[in-house]
This record gives sequence, structure tokens and C-alpha cells, in this order.
Amino acid sequence: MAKRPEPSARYEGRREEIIDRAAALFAEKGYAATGVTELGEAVGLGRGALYYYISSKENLLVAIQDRVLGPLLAQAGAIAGLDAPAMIRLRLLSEALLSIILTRVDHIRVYEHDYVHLTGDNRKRVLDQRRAFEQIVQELLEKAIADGSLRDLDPHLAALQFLNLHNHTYQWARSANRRWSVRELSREYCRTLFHGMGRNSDDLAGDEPDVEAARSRIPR
Amino acid sequence: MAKRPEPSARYEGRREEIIDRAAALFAEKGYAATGVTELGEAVGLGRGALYYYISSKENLLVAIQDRVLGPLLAQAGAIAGLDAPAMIRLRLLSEALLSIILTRVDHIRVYEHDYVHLTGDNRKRVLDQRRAFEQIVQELLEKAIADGSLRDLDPHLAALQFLNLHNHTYQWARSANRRWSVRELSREYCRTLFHGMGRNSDDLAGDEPDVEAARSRIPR
Amino acid sequence: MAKRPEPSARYEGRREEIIDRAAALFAEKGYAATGVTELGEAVGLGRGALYYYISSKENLLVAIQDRVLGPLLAQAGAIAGLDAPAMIRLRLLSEALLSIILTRVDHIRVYEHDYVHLTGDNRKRVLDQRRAFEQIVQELLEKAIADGSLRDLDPHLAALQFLNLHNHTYQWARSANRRWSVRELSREYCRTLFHGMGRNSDDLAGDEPDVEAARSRIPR
Amino acid sequence: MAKRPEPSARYEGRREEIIDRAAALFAEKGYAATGVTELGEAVGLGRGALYYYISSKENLLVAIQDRVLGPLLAQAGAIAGLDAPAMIRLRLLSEALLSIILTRVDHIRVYEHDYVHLTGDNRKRVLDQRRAFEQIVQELLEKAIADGSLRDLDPHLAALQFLNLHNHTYQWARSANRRWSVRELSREYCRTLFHGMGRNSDDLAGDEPDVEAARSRIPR
DNA sequence: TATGAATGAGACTTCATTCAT
DNA sequence: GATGAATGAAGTCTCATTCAT
Repeated sequence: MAKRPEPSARYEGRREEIIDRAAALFAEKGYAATGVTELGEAVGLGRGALYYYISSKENLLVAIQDRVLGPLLAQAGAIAGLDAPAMIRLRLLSEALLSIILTRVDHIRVYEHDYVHLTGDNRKRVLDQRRAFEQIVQELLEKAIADGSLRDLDPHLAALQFLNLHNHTYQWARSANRRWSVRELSREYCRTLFHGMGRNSDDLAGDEPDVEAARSRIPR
Repeated sequence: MAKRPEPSARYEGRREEIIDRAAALFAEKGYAATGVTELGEAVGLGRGALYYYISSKENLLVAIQDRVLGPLLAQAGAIAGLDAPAMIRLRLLSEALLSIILTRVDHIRVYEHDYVHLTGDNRKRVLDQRRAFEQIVQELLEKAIADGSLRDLDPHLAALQFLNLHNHTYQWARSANRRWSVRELSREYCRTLFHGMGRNSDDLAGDEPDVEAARSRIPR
Repeated sequence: MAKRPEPSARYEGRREEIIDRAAALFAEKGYAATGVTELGEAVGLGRGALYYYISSKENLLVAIQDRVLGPLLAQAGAIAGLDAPAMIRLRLLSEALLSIILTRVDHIRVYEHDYVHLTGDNRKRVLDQRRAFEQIVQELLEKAIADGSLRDLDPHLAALQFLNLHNHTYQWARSANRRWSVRELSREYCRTLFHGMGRNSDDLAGDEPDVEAARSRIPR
Repeated sequence: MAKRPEPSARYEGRREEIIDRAAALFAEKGYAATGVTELGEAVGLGRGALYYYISSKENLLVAIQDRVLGPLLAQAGAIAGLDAPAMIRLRLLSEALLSIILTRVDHIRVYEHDYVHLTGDNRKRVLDQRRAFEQIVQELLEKAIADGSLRDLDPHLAALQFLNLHNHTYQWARSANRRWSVRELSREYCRTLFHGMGRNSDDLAGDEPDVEAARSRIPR
């Protein structure tokens, strides 16, 4: 007699709820510092019952990472595949990324901080997916450079800036959400990046003498 | 007659060494997941002897935070006080910040991730110092906006972008250190930010129709 | 659906057993000198399992104090409320007190020695209850003085003597139990106290000259 | 070359001071719960230096016990050897005992509570001395019974009551000291004991019916 | 599905003591 | 006489997990 032939909707619903709660707790206190008992209390389940749903603590972490990486890769793939100029696709990619960051702040914080606690295959799989996403970003930037929309800069450096600007938003997300919509903020980020990495942005060489002079005057 | 007039150089030296090692371990596995036994082994000390130097685990975390915030605030204060154009001071501030990030990667990772584990006064003090630094950044950006060097954007949003771009570098620091010097990277960041937030960067409104069209074609 | 509606009889039974064992160990070696590992071994439980029942070491101390103070206050209250002469009620109170002392020697030793290790509210609550009991004793003695059964002495001093005589019995309880029944010993104590503090007990002033003379001859 | 041929007066003075401080700390928190570091701080000495004076923690406990038992046995011996009626000698013994209790409250508390932490020979020696003192008390009581000053009661029971009444005073000593002098309190105790155990103190048999009746009415 | 009980390792911290200097 | 440094055991408590019921 097979056990759990297909996980009932009830089971799945309860499990989703638990993952939600786990993401909130992990985000608040960190994965390592959050107890499984604590989680049990938060969802109103004893430890035994909890394990029926989660099978292990690390498993929860995997689920949270998947909830970020799944949609992210799906959307990034869809956007990259569009028949549209690279700059337009980058705009859409920015929106997609920022949308996930701002609507799932808890998940993102866990995603950014706690992947180090994954072990073995889990870790490898998640890191591969991370890199895959970053690759998509970099490839679109390469296209934008190739078609002349951006100046001729190291595409890796370009990707790094794109990702820094977006990803670090999770540290301010609560207040950011209060002030700006995803589209507004994304457009602002892109405005900075596209002009900053655009053809008309010179390399600040003209300031160098002044910078050097000021630098020498910094009291230590 | 005085009790421990100044904690002998030998003591201080050993303590610094331990904090170094702690920063490395905390960066790698997270503060909460790093055991004090583990740290003892890494530094060749039994638990008893270790506590002679550290007095508590949280104390180590405080020391690491101080090593970041101390220099950061000192340098930021010195730079902000210079008699030089805001844009020049922002360049120097960028350099100072990035220098700390790239030379103390471990510390920065702990600084970014683990301040949540501080308790009571320690927590308050560190958060206050963080805000003080961010305030300095924002004020310089306000001056740059006021003197027309940057376009008229929300200074808080400007500071957020400045900090995102720099701070998130810790996630790639190892490879970044191999490719670029601090000055190179800082100049590249500033180039992006200054032009991206400069007077000639329009708001991408012209792309909106194309963006909208492409967005509607994303398969879900 | 309710969480732990009443902690199963099995749980309570095991817990009572653990408290018993703890009282024995604390009495023998002192609360502070008794390890929780030691207690675990004495009761055949690992540290983890033990904490499932006790939640904290101080908690055990509280339970032991309650086992003394609960019955003590209940019986003292019932006796004080009786419609009977003060001297009769004092006899019954003596019996009740001595009965608890002699049947729960371990508990009493812990009660007398280790309340200093209680912290915060636990401490306050226990001390309040102690004082409440002593108050009942003193009030009955006041009544006995008022109705002329005892001579007119300071009721506080009377209570002090009553309590000294009874409470200190724990130091000899093991051998006392072998020789006398509770009723016998209680009656002996009351005989001493009632006659000693009775109307016919003069103040020994007649002996003073002899005492003074002998005192001066003590070699030092 | 002999080390420390005779402990200098300076050494002895410092050591006495340390024992004083130790008695105070042990009385307050208990022997087991008082750290040797704590003691060092209280007397302004590092751990190393402290051990120069105390040689071990248990040694301190021995010293404290000796400070109680030494004078106690010396005085009790001297008093017992006097050529005076037993009752007079008991009065003086009461005074001597109470004097030590009330002037060295800290020491007595340690004496009463912490002898259990003595090990090996230390323990044996202290317990022997305790019993020796109690023996002196009992023998004097036997004499008082023999000469007809006290009624014919079990001398062990008499000694038990004598000691209970006096020894337990340490639990209230602070407030007792504020209200009564040693002589006053001693005389009061003796008044109680001598009349209570005197020839005219009947055995309360007359009250038995009333006691029995009241006992049956105690609500449970 | 869920509970209650248990495990055993490991968490952080303090202990009394020693000894070279 | 005293310090600073170290040891190793033991302190209390929490951990993730399992399994019979």
C-alpha cells in the first residue's frame, strides 16, 4: 500500500503555509538561529507533526531558495527569449528581479544570507541556478554593448553593477516599498545604469587632479 | 598597583589574532552556526583560555563591527570635512568605503549579515553608527544636487543607489580583488553613478511604449 | 485540538518523581553543587529528556519550595480559622509544621538553605509566602497572650522561639524520626514553649548574682 | 632554605582579611555558588595572588569552620569546667553560644549550611568537633536533670531543644541584633527552656481531648 | 495526521587550579 | 608577592531529529 500516492491539496496547502512562516522567521533571526521548535509554535504544530510536513530543516531552506530561483529563472528565460532590443529586455529583467525582491523580502533575505547552510547537492544545485541567472544578465548586457546601446565596458563588470544595484535593495526593502512602486524603482535603477554605462559617460579622468589634491589633504 | 593598567601588548596581539580568525569563520559559516569550540580549535586554544581573551561570543561580534565602523566613520568624517567640491568628496568617500570592503571582506560579510545577532545596547550602538554613516553619504549627495552636479533627484534614493552599488560588492569581492584595484573599481562605480544621476540622464520615458509592448508578450 | 489540555498523568508522574529525586540530591549536596547531569543520571534520563520535564533547574527549586509552602499555608490557614482556643490551635499548628518537617526532610533542608538561589519573581513569591506563614504563627501567639494563656512577652520574640524550636529540627530529623513520632515530639516542644512562656515562668533574675560571679571566673 | 619559616604578620593579616571577605560572600550566596574569581575581586587580588594566601577554596571553608568551632569549644570547655551549678553553667553556655552566633552571623550561616562541602579528613574533623560541642551541652543538661533542676526528660531531647532554639537564630540574626542584646536574648531563651523543662511543667495531657476534638474539625 | 517522549550531540560559559615569569 | 596565561572538566541549556503510539 503506497504511502501518500499524491500529496493531498490539504497537505500541500499546509506545507506552503509552513514555508511562508519559515521564511519570515529565517529572515528575522537567520536560518541557524531559528529553532525548529520555534517554527512549530509559530504554525501551531508539535515537533512530530511538523516533521511530517518538512522532513528536515534544510529541506525548508531548499524550498525557500526554489521559490526565489524558480520564478526568477522562468521569467528571466522568458524575457531573454523575447524578440526585442537588449535594452528593452534589460528593463523587463530589472522589473522582474526587483518585483521578486520587493514582494518576497523575507525569501530574498534568506536567499542572500543562508545559502551557505545548504550542503551537498542542494548547495551545488542552488549555486548553479544562481550563476545561470547571472549569466542571463551578463549576456543581455553583452548584447547591449554589441549593439552600441552601452559603451564598451567589461560585461562582467556591467553585470556586477546591475546585480549590486538591484540585489542589495533587500536591505531597505521595507521602507522602499512604502515609497516607490516596483516600476518606479526599476526605472530609476535603469536610468542610472543605462546613462551611467551609456556612450556619453566619460571616465572622470578630468577630475583626477582635483581628486588627487583632495586625497592628499585627508587628515589621518 | 593599578589593575591591568593597559592590557599587555601580548594580550592585545593575541586578541586581535582571535578576532581575525573569528571574522573569517563567521564570514564562512555565519555567526550563529560557528561554535566557540570551533574557533578555539582554529586558533589553538582551549575553551577556557579562549574566554580569557574574548569574554563572550557576542563581544567578538561587536569587535568585528567596530573594526568596520570605526575606520569607516573616521574616514567619512575626515572626508566630509574637506574643503572640496561635493563630487570630489563623493569620489573619495567611494574609495574609502570600497577600500574597507575589499580589504576586509570577511568583516564586511559579518557586518552585513550578523548585526541582527547583537542584543541590547550593542545592537543600538551599531545601528546608530550605521545610520550615521549613511547620513554622511546622503548629505554629500544633497550638496552635489544643490550645486547642480547631479540632477534633482530624491537624495534618499540617490544614497540608496550609492550604497547598494558599493556595499553589495562583498558578494563578489574575492573575484573582484583579482581583477580590479580599489581605485579602478571605485572610479567605475562613480562613473556609473555620476553620469547615471547626472543632469543629462533623461528618464527613459521614450522607451515606455516599447517596454510596454514587450512586457505584454512575455509568456507566463 | 487544545494544546496539552492537561499534561498527561504519565508526564506528571514522571515529573513528580524527578522532583523527589532532585530534593534528595539538593538536600545532600546543595542546590548549587548538584549538577543537572547528575540528576539526569539519578533518574535515568539524558540531559535532553530531563529538560523536557523540568524546563530549568531553578524551576525544580521552585517546585520544591511550593511543595513545602503549599501544604504549610493551606494547613496553617485551616487551623487558624478553627473555632478553638489559641493554645489548642497552636498545638495543631505545631503538629502540622513538624509533620511536614519530619516527613519531607529533604524538602525542608532545601527550603531552609537554598531559597537564596531563587531569582526575580520566584524569590519574591517564596519570601512572601514564608512571611505569611510566620505571620499566622505570630498572630496565634498574640491571641494566646491576650487571653492570658501566655505571659505578656513580645509576640515577635515568641514567634521566633516557636519557629526556631520547630524549624531547626531538620538538622536532626533522621535520628529524630527513629525515636519519636510527630505527635510526641510536637507535644514535647509545646510543653517546653507553653510552660516556658507561661504565666508562672519568672525571669531568672534571682540567678543573676550567681551567673555574674561564675562569668567572672571563666578562664580565657 | 626553608620557605616561609614563619608566616609574616603581614601575610597573616592579609589572610584573615580574605577569610572575612570569604565568609561574607559564602554567607550571601553559598559556598558552591561563590567563585574564587569573585572573591579575588572582592579583596582586590588576582587569582594567582589569591592562591598564595588561600592554597585552596576548601581551605577557606575549613578556616571559617575553625573560627566558629575553635572559640566555641574553648569557651564551652572552660564553662563546663567551672565549679558552679549546672543551671548556671548552662546560662553561661547559652550566652557564649549566642554571642558567637550574633557577632559572627556570616560565619555561622556558612557553618550551618556548607560543612557538607568539606571532604575527607576536613569533614571528619569538623563533624567530630560539632559532636563534641553538642556532647558538652547534653552533659550539662544531664547534670541539671540529676540535681533536680530540670524534670526527668530524655537528655538528648533536652539538648536538641537547647540547640534548636539557639542555633536557628542565625536565620533572623540581622533583625535580632537590632532589637536585643546577646544577654537579653540568651536570658529569654533560658527562661523558656528552664521553665519549659522545669519540674512544674506538666505534659499537657489535660488538653488532649480538646486538641483531639479540634483536630477532627480541620477542613482538608 | 499528530503527539509525546526521548536521544545525544553540541551550544555558550564558568569553574578551581597551576605555573612560568 | 603577584601577574597573566592556560587547562580541562564541568556548568546549564537547546538543538535537530526519530519513533512508538
